[in-house]
Amino acid sequence: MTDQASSDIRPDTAGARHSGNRYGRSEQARRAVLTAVDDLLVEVGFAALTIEGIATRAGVAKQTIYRWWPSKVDILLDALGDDLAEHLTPAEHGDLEQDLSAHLAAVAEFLTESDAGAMLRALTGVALHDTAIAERLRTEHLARQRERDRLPLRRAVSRGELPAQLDLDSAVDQLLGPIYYRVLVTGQPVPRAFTEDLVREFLARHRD
Amino acid sequence: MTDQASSDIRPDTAGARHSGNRYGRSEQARRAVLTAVDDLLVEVGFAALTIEGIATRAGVAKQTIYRWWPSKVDILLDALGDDLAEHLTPAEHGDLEQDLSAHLAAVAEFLTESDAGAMLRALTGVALHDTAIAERLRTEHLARQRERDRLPLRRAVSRGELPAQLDLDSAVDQLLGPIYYRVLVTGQPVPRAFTEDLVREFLARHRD
DNA sequence: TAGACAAGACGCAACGTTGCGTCTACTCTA
DNA sequence: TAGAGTAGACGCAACGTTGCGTCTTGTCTA
Repeated sequence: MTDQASSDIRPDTAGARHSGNRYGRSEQARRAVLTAVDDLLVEVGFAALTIEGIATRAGVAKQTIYRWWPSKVDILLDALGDDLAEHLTPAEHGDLEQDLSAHLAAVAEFLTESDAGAMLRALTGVALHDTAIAERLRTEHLARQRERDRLPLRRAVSRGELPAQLDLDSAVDQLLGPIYYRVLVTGQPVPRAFTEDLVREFLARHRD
Repeated sequence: MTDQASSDIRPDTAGARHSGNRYGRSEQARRAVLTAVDDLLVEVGFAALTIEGIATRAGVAKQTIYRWWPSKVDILLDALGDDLAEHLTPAEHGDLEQDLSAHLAAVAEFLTESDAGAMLRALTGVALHDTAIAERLRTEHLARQRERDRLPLRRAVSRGELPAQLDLDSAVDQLLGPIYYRVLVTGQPVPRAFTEDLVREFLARHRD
């Protein structure tokens, strides 16, 4: 068993470890696989994504993939990585309207434009076919994202900009639900005007 | 059941509606397949759903399936049939609040409880992996459903209960988006209180 | 301290399994 | 008799596993 796997932290760049290390897996191979998945998902789509294709693209043996990832979905979950936190951590402007406007626009753009958004959409699709995957997606990624989504509201409450008894859960659903709905179900675009509208109406009804 | 006369005409038990074939296909086999898909999807889930399994369960030869359905997804699209129209056609109470309350609750229950809802969730998952399927799902089912979703609002506008310049599209997204979001993404339950809340807040901000 | 050794990651290649979609052979029925 | 039905073999593709040989690197010992 690899003893450096005690946490998710992997040694990178620091040491010049290109390939096999007695106790560690090859960071190079790992990066190659995750990059390949990322690229291929956008290029060929999830339906045409195969482990063999990933291996070929990554220049890695299929067995190397199976050594470290139990399944294709695990690669995707891994590849999603910290992208959610990176793209979707709400900034703080000290003003609810600005915070929400920026965050909702970021969510919309992330979902519709970014590679990581494509990854999340694909994983959501898998989750709809497999409750175990759904559970993993939620615990490994979405739960923390939901906390981030709450953040601007929580801050506004503590600033007194929103009533203390506001149901943050419902509020998040009302703000983000329509965006996800468009992206995942209707396939309509999510222009800035749409998210602005959501923010404006939300504020009109909740702001003191 | 399905007797919508698209390009997909089949002989009904009584009538002699033939499109190209002199002799009609077996309605019994067709029903058996659609029922089998419906049952199996709930029993084993989409991930474990196979054509061979469907054929066995239906007591039908695999070839019979391939003769009439190009792919597994086509069976699902077919099996969804008119379930949307049947479950999700908004009733008319002459009062917007009642109409919306009933409709949103119906949508929530359909999505989370019914077999047809499981079918729609599964198809949504497939759609997230294949844009061609997404397009078909939308044109063959969702477009008409969206019209139905608009209906209560349209009626309220003509009654003068809502302003004429209301953007029906956004309104539908705001009302249904949070429900779909919960069902498809977060997996949270969608209790009556949740939908009532959506209706109440929607009315508070739009009613004259 | 050099060289042998051990541990294990890696690539290559072949394998058995599964499900798909096609095909043949035959039966049934209007 | 044509067309729809059943039964099931077939080839294909991808999956996931396995054996084998190579390479790298830490450790042990002469």
